[in-house]
Amino acid sequence: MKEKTENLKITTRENDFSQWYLDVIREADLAENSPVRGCMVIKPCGYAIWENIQKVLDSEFKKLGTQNAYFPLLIPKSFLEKEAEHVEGFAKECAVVTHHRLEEKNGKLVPAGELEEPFIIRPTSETIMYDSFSRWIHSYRDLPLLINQWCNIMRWEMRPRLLLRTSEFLWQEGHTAHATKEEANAKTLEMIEVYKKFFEEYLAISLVVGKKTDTEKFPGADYTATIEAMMQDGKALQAGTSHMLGQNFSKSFDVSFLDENQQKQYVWQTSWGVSTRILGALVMAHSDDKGFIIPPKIAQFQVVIIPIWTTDEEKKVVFAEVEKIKIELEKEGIRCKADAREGRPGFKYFEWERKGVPLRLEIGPKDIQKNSVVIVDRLQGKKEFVSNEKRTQYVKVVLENIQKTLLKNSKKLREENTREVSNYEEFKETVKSKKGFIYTHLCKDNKCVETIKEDTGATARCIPMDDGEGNKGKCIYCNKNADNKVLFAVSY
RNA sequence: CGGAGUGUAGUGUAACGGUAGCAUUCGUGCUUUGGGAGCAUGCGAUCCGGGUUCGAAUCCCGGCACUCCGACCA
Repeated sequence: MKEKTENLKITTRENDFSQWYLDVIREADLAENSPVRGCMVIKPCGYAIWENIQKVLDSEFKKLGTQNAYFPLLIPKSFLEKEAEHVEGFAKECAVVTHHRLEEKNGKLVPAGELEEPFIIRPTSETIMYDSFSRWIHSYRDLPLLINQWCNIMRWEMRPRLLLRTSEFLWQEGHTAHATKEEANAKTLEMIEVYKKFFEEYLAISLVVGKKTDTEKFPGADYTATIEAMMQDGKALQAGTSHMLGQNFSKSFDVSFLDENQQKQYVWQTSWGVSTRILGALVMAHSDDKGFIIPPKIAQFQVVIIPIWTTDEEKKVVFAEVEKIKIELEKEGIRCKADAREGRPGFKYFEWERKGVPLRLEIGPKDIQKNSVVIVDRLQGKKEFVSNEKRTQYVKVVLENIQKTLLKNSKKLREENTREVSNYEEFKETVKSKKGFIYTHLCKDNKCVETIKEDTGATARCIPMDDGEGNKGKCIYCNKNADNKVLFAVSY
């Protein structure tokens, strides 16, 4: 016990966060490295969180009229080549399928049957989807087309990072086609807003919404809207994006329609997505030295019930009571787990704390005598004796409180660690000595961003939508006129 | 692909060139069970290939793997 706690303390958030959170992930049974380079294994209790995330997002999308569909994993190389900027952006990280069988040669299996045209394992599905869109869309009556796909994708990243940048990951990608620029523009912003609400309300992670600078935007997009979250070590994490694709792809893939005046028009498109990186964001946003803390709204189990007994007779009585409590809570829609395993209760307490279950309910012979239970919340860690009548109500209230407190803490962290600076010396000093976001003016010259990155390691995360866009001033680096204020941070 | 570093039981570690040890995990048995149990007992390792040496985990050469730093990124 001593050694394990020490282990977590040595690598605190301040000093060596990356190592620390890897420990927590392993401890929390969330995911681990797979034998395949840079890929991940998501264990059942981590996947359950992903399923809850899917459920909520999927219903939000459908409320807006989006339909789910599925497209092939393999993309013909020629498809990817059609949009110049797009192929350039992804060329360096493609897994390429060149053969279709294995043959035995000198006792070894070697690839055989070379394909005439290689396939790319999708790094994203714009091209293969829009090939279909061009055949689906003929008339202005077919618009808008709102399609979403849940799938896995593969990007052969140079440097994978567990949960945050794995070679293969699961995600959702929405693709829409519209008759007008205004409509597509509105959709881009609407979706980033959907993500923002979801992050705040369900994941309890506070965000900055903004637009990517030209150097950071999606290859093939007119602009990219992004949500940037701050992790506990002050680094930024791009948590989701929504791209205004303009007519770049529709012109390459001939996605066109006849308008009311019988004129041929190219559609205006958007695409937007969030991935299993969310799981990494959750771990890094909501963990403490005891392990993970899962926001109640997306937790697989919101309450874990620990029965305590010594003799067989006590076991019978206690288990009957556990069953009763479980039914009562589930009737109120609360997700419960009763840990009926043999073994010491203390061991179970630590285990479920590490895994981040928001509430623990203990019940033993003494509690049954007193008509009460012991309830401990994951944030405070304080034991409360709660009478049987108030039990369910208490659980509901505390779960809501935990959800709110997590968001409050996340917001506080972000606000307390966001600083405005007005000259470059101050900028450099701030990056070096303080963690967090830096907010300052920046001109459109790519050289400025790049030099700042080389000098300090901080990158331009986004132009915040609330007061960054059109906020004029002098560029922090070259002192020429700047149209926008930009958020800088060291990022994952 | 460039720069640096590290390879010892499942995990974490120790061993001036001289018996590969410790902790933990795991298996088994007994005793325990309201905050990570105790005792006994058992299984388990020097990345691969070559060289130097009476003798290599240790020194040298080559490979491989991993980690970190750059370029890339949801």
